[in-house]
Amino acid sequence: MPDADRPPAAAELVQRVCDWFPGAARDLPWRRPGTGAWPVMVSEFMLQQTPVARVLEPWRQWVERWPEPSALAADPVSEAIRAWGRLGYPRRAVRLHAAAVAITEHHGGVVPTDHDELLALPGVGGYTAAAVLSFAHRQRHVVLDTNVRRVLARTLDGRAHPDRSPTVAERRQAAALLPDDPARAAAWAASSMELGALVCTARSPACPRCPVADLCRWRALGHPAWDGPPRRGQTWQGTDRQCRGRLLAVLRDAVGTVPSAELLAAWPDRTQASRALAGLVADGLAVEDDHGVGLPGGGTGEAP
DNA sequence: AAATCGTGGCA
DNA sequence: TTGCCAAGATT
Repeated sequence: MPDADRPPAAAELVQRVCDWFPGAARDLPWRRPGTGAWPVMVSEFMLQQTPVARVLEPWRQWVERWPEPSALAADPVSEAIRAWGRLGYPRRAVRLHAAAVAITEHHGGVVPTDHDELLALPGVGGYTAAAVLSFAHRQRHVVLDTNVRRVLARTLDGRAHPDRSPTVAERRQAAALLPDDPARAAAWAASSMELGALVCTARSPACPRCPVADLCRWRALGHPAWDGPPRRGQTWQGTDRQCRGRLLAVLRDAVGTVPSAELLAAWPDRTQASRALAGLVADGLAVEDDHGVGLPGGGTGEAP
């Protein structure tokens, strides 16, 4: 078997990436020593499909206002939705609020340190549960986000991109790389993510700056182009998603309730707007009564 | 299990 | 300019 076809030594890969981290990592506020599990959890919710640069300010305001789960749980969901601002995917705000309520009511106000308990919370999937425990408690978990998946796809598999969603084989591969020592496993999680975010990026990888360039199978093969199924494009113009965003922006900026007709007028296609509104209501992002539409649990615009 | 769900920046 | 992409979760 030619060298280029042989996987690099796992230990060497982990070692080099972990050594690279201290001198290259960004100084992100949720990485500061002593950051609690709750602020870390808030950052992970916000970072789901959202770039770091756009999360920084909302995160700062969020954790200052709600320094612990019980504080958020004590406020209506409408406040969480407003504080979410324009981060996108506002259902995350609803789920984070619901998670805060669950933590307050069922976990004594403390973010669970058990993987399965964390996983049971609204909006917490495999990645987020592992990330919170790894970053906040230095527990040993496979943290498999889009960055890590890309790093492994390239270095080990010689492919430009990972598949759409993590496969069993992929998880197994990642688990095999995980150091036995929890602190070291946590360091690998943070380091491999950072490498994917700063160097081994999706569009313009900076191989000359990569600490494992000489171990990378993708590079050894000459950076073969992606030959898998076409990457799903996210259409936008005229979609229900765009419509939902428009309607929610109106509700977010409104003081109380907005008359239904006025809200629907914010979108050219009335039929589509009605469908989008129904979706917002179903997702707990809006409530409609005789007076109009508003954010849920807002306590405003109620009948006397 | 494929589809859905926001928003903005950048190559 | 526009398509692609970003620390995913849910149904």
